[in-house]
Amino acid sequence: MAENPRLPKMQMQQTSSEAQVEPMQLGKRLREIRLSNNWTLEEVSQRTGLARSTLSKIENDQLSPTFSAVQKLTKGLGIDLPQLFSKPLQPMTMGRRDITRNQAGKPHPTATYEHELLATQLVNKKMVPFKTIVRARQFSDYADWVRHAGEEFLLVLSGSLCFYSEFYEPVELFTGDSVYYDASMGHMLVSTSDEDAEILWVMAT
Amino acid sequence: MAENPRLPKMQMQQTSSEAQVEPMQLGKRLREIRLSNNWTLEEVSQRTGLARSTLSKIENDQLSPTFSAVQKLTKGLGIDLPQLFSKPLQPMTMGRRDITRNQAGKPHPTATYEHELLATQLVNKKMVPFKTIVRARQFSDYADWVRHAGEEFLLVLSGSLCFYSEFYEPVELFTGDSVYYDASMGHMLVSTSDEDAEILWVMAT
DNA sequence: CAACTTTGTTTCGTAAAGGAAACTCTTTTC
DNA sequence: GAAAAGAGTTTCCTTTACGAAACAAAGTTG
Repeated sequence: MAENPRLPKMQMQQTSSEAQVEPMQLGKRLREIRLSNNWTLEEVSQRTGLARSTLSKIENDQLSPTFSAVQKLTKGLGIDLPQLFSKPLQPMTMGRRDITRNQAGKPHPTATYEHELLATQLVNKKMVPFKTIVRARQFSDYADWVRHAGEEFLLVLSGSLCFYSEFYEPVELFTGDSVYYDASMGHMLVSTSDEDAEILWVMAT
Repeated sequence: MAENPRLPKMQMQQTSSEAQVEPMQLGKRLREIRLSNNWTLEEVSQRTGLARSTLSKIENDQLSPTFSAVQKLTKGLGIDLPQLFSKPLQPMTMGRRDITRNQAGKPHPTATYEHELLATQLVNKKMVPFKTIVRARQFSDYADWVRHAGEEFLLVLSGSLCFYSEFYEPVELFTGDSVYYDASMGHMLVSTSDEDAEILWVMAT
């Protein structure tokens, strides 16, 4: 039986999360991508509009392509720039899973919020979920707006609260209500129910 | 009073996830970055090792830099590649917000799930949140594993359910429990309580 | 086996990148 | 107000990218 020509490209190579450009990686990386797709230089040439010879030289580091050539590469191969320079670091995150039982999260209290971090076994997640009890009772409990990169979603699990934000009128939210907002906009929460409100919060950067 | 030579660099550079390269943006983008930092061509020249003249030509689109020149740019200016090419195309997402009242989401029923999509006013979100009532009652209600790119987080709001996944033993989850998992791994849910279980689901790609 | 195709590499000419130094134009300095 | 310094642009020249075409090495076909 012949070997399957289209093998999965499981490259367990670890790279740092921000993936700074390594000087001489490009040729090797391009060849990897080409071979893992079972493409010939000619095929890549047609896809990208670059000459076979040029591609060969790039792969062998005999030439530093111009920016427009790099553009043709990314466009023709259907990949984006970061992919060209850093390897896929997905395999480590493949198929992972983390269950957090009720009340079994990792406590993280602050002056105004009582957070319970969820799924803390996993690192490098796209989202950070946590349950929070809102201890704050008035606007003045905060020194300043809370502002940070990314987007946030929150759902009121119990009680009610007031959602203050920098660019909107305050809004009262009740159990079952939810908000999605840009976290770089100043925001803060204040419980309005007898019991401190509890919410589910998910952050993505 | 002399003007402060070091103005705040609010360049709101959003690195979109796909960030396709626009052909002629690079020069403009580079000038934006340089001016927002109050750098002269000479300063950038020293930082990057590229000649003043070369930088001038790049900014005026009289020259398409080689890849090695681009590397010197990103390294010298302390920015990463996506920042150089994707212009700030996201100011529209700045400070936005969407409130979804209880039960007021957008219904989206399927054979096995009854979804209620949240925050549907916003597009191009990092996360997609929705509440779901799990109608499925047995494993065989599904034709095949559900698999898609990205990561998912779910919290059981009411009832209980069984979380089946491709690489793990089935796990029963009760109200308040949560799971975070790689969505490319096959997964499916089955209600186990008398009432169909309700969950909060958040997806990120 | 020879003829042919398909692969990647190398050669060579041309067009373009990129540095040194000239040139403008504006802003300081005395 | 002239001289000097600092900004960006343009010119000139060397190096380099890159395509056409030749080459070499491998597998196909008859």
